[in-house]
Amino acid sequence: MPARSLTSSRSCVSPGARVAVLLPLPLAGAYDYRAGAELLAAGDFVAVPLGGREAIGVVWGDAAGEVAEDRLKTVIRRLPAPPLPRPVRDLVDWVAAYTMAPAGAVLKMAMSVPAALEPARGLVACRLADMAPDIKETPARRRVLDTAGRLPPLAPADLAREAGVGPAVVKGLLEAGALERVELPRPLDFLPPDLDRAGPELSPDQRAAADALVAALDGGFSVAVIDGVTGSGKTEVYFEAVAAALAAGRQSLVLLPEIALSAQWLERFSRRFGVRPAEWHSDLGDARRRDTWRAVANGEAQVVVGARSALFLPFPDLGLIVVDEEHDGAFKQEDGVSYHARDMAVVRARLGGFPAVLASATPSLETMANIQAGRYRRLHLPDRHAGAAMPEIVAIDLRRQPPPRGHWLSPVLVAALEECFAAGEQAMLYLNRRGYAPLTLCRGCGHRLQCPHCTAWLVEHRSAGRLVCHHCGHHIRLPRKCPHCEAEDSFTACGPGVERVAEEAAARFPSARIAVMTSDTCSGPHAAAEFVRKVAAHEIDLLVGTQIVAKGHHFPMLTVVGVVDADLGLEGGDLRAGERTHQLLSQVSGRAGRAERPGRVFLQTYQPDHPVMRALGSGERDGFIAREAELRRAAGMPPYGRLAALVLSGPDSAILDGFASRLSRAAPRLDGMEILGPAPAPMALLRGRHRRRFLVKAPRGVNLQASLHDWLGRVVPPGGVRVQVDIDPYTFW
DNA sequence: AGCACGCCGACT
DNA sequence: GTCGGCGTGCTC
Repeated sequence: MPARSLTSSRSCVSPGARVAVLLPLPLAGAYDYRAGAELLAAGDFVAVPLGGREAIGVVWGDAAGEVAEDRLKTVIRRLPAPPLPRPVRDLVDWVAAYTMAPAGAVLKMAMSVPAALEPARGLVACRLADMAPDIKETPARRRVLDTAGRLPPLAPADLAREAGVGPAVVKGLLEAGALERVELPRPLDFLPPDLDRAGPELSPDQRAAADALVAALDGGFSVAVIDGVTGSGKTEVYFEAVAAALAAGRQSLVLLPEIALSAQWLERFSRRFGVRPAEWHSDLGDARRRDTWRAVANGEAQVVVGARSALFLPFPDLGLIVVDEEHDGAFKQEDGVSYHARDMAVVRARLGGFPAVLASATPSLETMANIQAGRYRRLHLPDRHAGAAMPEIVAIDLRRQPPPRGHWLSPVLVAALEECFAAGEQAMLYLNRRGYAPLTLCRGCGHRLQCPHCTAWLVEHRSAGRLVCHHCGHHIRLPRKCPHCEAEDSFTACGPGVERVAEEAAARFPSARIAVMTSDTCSGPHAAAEFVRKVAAHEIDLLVGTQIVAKGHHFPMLTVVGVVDADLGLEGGDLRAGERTHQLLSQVSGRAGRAERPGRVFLQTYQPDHPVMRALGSGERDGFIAREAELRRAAGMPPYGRLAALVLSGPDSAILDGFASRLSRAAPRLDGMEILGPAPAPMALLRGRHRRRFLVKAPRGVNLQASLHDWLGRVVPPGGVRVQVDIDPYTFW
């Protein structure tokens, strides 16, 4: 192991001197304070006065000294928590500079659990008091005192249970002073992984990749990409790197796109290491979140698996980051600070001086470009593990084999499902549309039910008995009368959602056990795990679902996958539509036939000759990626050029447009920089706010952030107008 | 993010 | 005449 860059040499700030304190608020920068009586060092958590109240921040370093001495307030106290490690502070600064967000807004992500900064409280237990007072003896009290004398200190409820009495007896003895409370240290919540367990047998390809990752742990910062088809055993390969990092005494972080859906991943981890890893995602309860944050900060949690926000956890000694499914769009945060967790994971690794590992069956164009440029090392796993065959992928030309009117499943797909069920196997239908029907219109006048706050149709959710806006949550009951022509009961559902496909399947296969899996029916890790269990136990024959079913579950009896509308993701034709559709459909296809049973995948499409469908059908992924890359290169688009989106929003469209044109006139004229807009953003109205968008395109050499900063600094937005900057935008609404 | 200050409608 | 709505602005 090379010498670690320890955080020990923190420069100290003497009492009375100025310190810069960064607060987890969207302020322009750190504020200056006067150090109190305690010695402070960069990274320390401190309480400081702010306005009339007290705020918690982090000592960021030497004070800039611009604020007049008489305005300085004094640090109230240093909190008894481990300091925020240097690489995390560096990451906060780096992300702030890159995303053009205030550093405090980024720090907020690293301080998401303020309660964790207070000292951990031990468990309360009771034991016999040293000086027993005279109390009234009862048989129940006698039993409790005997038990307390015989056993080590127990929690009040446990003591009552052991003694066979009610909790009130123990409570009474505590109040009487016959028992006293003691604080016991908390038992370790996060057990160390068992490194003595033998890993699984690896194929020669897997072994070579694992060895390369393990060797990289000794070499400081590097990025490796595990490029392997679904089922090639990428997880087992990077588990070897996790094991090696642990053996070297360092922490590991694995990022997954949607941790809540990763019950099977957790199982694999437990099988390999004998314990559960620490988990970090939005569904954690407050207490668990606090304990996990602390366990990461004090090093007790050695492996964390988490969603993108885990990137900002206070690891004191991180030695490895893995980003699994690195191509997944869920890594891009769009609201608030807009960052891409995959890219920031690489930055975190560089700042910490350790390797990053990206894994995918369909690496992003960004990652492929980095491989080609020699920045990332590719580790290839070309074969499915244990000899399982790749599924056969068939495009169903809906122009030639259309479903009957008012139906959505082509006869070809219906026949395949029939065969599948007859053989006692399972199937999955994928459609990335929640609800029953995406559009409801009046047969009389053609009026379409639209959200009053957004540029979006209301989606019928028949199971919930209402129409819902998927952008703002606005919902209504289906109106009896058309609000436009006043015709009664004239509304008709247009197009399919998963509920409607499930209805059709139920009518066609009455004995099949069908389940619908979407974010509506499956919220949180427990519901997801339950779905997975039911499918694995073959309590379900047909799973109908949205994107949620595309994620890395594998079911040995699942042999047919039907993609109801393979063209859906190509609509709109944004920059990444082709790439994204290819990734998603590859991932869905990978659900079919993972054991010894060969799988079949059916893509229902009106464009069987589209490059995406051709690439999926032939399995020629690299050719497809090369072609997409060429298009991007020719257009100067990412990853070969830089892109930023500027979204202006406000409640008044006239004021907004006025500001947009002033901004447009102030636009910088730089070599090679191109500014498109202002145009109505694709969601021209969202949650009651009008939206206009600029797209800024620049060659890779241009300092995009500096130009944007300069530009935005020249025009002051009027009241109510907000400007959001999105560097490297992924979605375009 | 809070919390203050500040300017226009319905109440004692 | 006062209570209070939340719009704008500041916090070292």
